[in-house]
Amino acid sequence: MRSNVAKKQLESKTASSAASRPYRIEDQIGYLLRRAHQRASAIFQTGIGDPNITPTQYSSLAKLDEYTELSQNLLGRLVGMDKATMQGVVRRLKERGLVDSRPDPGDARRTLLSLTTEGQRLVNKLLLNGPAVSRETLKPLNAQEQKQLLDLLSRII
Amino acid sequence: MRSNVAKKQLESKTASSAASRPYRIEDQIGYLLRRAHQRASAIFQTGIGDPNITPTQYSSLAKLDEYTELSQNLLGRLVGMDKATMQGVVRRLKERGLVDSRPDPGDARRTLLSLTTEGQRLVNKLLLNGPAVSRETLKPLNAQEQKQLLDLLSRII
DNA sequence: GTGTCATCGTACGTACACGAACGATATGGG
DNA sequence: CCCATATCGTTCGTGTACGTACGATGACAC
Repeated sequence: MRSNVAKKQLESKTASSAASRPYRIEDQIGYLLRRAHQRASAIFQTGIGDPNITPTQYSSLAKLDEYTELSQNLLGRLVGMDKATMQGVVRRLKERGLVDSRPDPGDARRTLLSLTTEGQRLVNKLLLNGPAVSRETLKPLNAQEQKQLLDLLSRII
Repeated sequence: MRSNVAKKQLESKTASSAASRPYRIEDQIGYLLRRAHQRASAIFQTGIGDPNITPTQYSSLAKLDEYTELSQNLLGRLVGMDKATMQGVVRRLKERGLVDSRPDPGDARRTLLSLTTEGQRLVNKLLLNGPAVSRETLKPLNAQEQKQLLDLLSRII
């Protein structure tokens, strides 16, 4: 184990000479993002109105509601998932009868995805709960702080 | 598919009457947290100095460096992972010879975890890179905005 | 001391997340 | 026309993340 003296030396070497707070995991941006994301997911799960729908499934369904028909890769780009992840999400949505697919007539590499009637019905319902989920997640902050957080987050993406 | 007219009606029903921006997935806190966390993880992976160490493994090792010896459950609470997740993280760290365990002499339910010599050597190295990873993640923001983001995030956890 | 309840670690199932490799298809240059 | 290159979707492997259930152990009331 490293002694406290050695730790202090390490800190003075690595911390910025200005602010010079010790390096603590709990204050790091990556750690805070992970924890905040965990909490947001938990609130989503209890508040979206269907315990079997995950955040990524929800955003995929919402995008298909917005665009009617999309290739799997393009959908993935729109919701920020790589194609391997997208593959699993789409497979589960198809297995549950929420999403349908057909070959793209103009490009044999592509699969076009769309909502089924049941998928459409479900999205309509979930979208009603979406705002409340976001509101609950941001509850600890006042209106101005909420706006600021959204702005800052979008700028580090 | 729902018509645009129907969508407009839904929006006016669900959006707050004050700000009344349309509900867009890309503006929701949960979505932004997921994307920001993805980017932070990618920066971590390229910058921490060992491509086989993940953010959660890193924070576990750092906590063990700080506390010398911890039970698995307590470590999990300190780094924000439930016991099932912690179990997998610890198993992988033990398989790689970075962490050692022994039964708690005072409580037969507990397993005490500690860093091996190799684990200690690795943490010392990784901790040198930690600040640069955080700096790179926050690079798009100025100093005041960085502080504000960390504050806002910690308040919604 | 005994029974009740909580805690600890493990195991199983499901779902994101992504790198890497693969085959099929499309595109553009020569 | 043909070849190099790119894109698309799939598959495999690894690693979070968490709910649930389980058995072992501990703590506490009685």
